[in-house]
Amino acid sequence: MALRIHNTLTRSVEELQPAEPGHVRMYTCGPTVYNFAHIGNFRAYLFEDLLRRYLKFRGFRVTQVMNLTDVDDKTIRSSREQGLPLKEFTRKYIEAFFSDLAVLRVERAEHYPAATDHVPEMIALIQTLLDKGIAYQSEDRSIYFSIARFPGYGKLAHLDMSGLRSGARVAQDEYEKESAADFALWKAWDEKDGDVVWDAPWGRGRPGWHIECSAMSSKYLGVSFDLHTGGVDNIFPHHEDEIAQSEAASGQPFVKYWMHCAHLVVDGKKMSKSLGNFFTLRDLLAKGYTGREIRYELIATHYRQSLNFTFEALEAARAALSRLDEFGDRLRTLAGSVAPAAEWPAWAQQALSAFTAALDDDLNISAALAALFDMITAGNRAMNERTLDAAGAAAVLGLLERFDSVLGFIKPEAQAADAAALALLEQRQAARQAKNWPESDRLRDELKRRGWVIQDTPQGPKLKKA
RNA sequence: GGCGCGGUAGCCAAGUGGUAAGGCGGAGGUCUGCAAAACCUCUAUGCAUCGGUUCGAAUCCGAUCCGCGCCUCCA
Repeated sequence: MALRIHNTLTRSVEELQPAEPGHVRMYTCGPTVYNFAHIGNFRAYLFEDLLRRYLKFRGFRVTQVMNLTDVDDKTIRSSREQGLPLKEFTRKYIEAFFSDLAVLRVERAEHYPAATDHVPEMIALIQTLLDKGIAYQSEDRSIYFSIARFPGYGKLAHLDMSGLRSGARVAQDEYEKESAADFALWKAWDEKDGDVVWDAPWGRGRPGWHIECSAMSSKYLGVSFDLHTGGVDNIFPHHEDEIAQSEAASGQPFVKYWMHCAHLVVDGKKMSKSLGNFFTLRDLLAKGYTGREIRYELIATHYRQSLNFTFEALEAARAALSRLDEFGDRLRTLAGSVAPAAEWPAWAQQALSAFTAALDDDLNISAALAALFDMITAGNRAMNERTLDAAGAAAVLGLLERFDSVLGFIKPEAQAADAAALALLEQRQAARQAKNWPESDRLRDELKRRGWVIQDTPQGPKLKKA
């Protein structure tokens, strides 16, 4: 079986066949670093992380580029409000972004190019478009892309440009463009830009939004590459414009497969600050949830399905993970330090097949998780019935690690019990052996106050974080 | 108006022609000094509504109702 993915360009599920067999080159639209990213943003980055990890699981080499948009209207406005140079202002949010990714256990991409470090590349690309007569300069010295001179415009969003409705926002600056739908490649300097300015052969200013992705993707991945992802809202105009710029400049097909993830809503409503349902990752961590729990919730819904974020679901994620941890603990106790068996039990082998078949089918995560949980039930039953030996348990642990290379939430949070808690646990065991129940219960309560729950198992007592 | 997504058990969510995965919750049971935790088992004659096609439909077709997204810089 081959890996099949949904391609927005063709609106159908296709087998992934990278230009260079075994090597996938992908570009993932990254954050605009003017603020802390919110959980809706992270939904997209987690989808991309799942994709990346699964590609590697399937044996592909992956070269992933994620851009950092560190110059645009919002970064400029906010940095000026705070009286900070642009670079200094965005540095804080870039650092926060990477630290959030680490909390969510997102694997690092190969390249994180920042827009402001690639302005010469963008200028060169715009110059090419000017030379080809596809771009033009308006009265205010900005440079626009003429969609009338790019016949394929609208193929990604499946828009018929002749029928595009003119909105209020379009009308405002229409006078300086040849066509209302033309988009900016370069914005002439404006006093609101302050010292955020670059020199170009046609005048001072700053790059438009779309051009950075075209310039940086070709630099790191080539003018044609395999896969480009982002949120659905990027289909139009951002990705449509990227295609136009890139293909008009190079004359080559830009991207073979486009994948877009649906939005996240909170309690069924679009996230917004006014509704009070707007959350950054930090907001959720402050409420006591872990990155791992948030990762689970954000990844557990199929990427093309809109994800309804609720705290109820976050609690459900916590419960599901705790069951997973319990299973891992049981396996580790049974396996001890025995070497893994050469083969998996039939139920584990079956889980691997089902897991792979599910993710091969356009990353059907629900079915993949079902395979994982079926394996947990089967494994627990086998351990109850003592049909799994130490070597078998060790082998299943290895399989769990393979699953985790894709899912990234199986490995538990480190939670080593402190010496004081372990001492109390020992005292309680002594009390129990002496059948001193009041003392035993008192110690149990004491541990509970310190945040530890005792689990009395046939193998002896264990401590778990409450 | 255009393009697109979706309505499946209390909640979340797979399944897209062969008789309803999985998770959470709930109910029973096992274990236990008692608990807790854990584990096991069970938990939708029905998939928005109404018609139609078919031996057979949650899945295909038509109509209707409801929710949501995008349509110029929002993942």
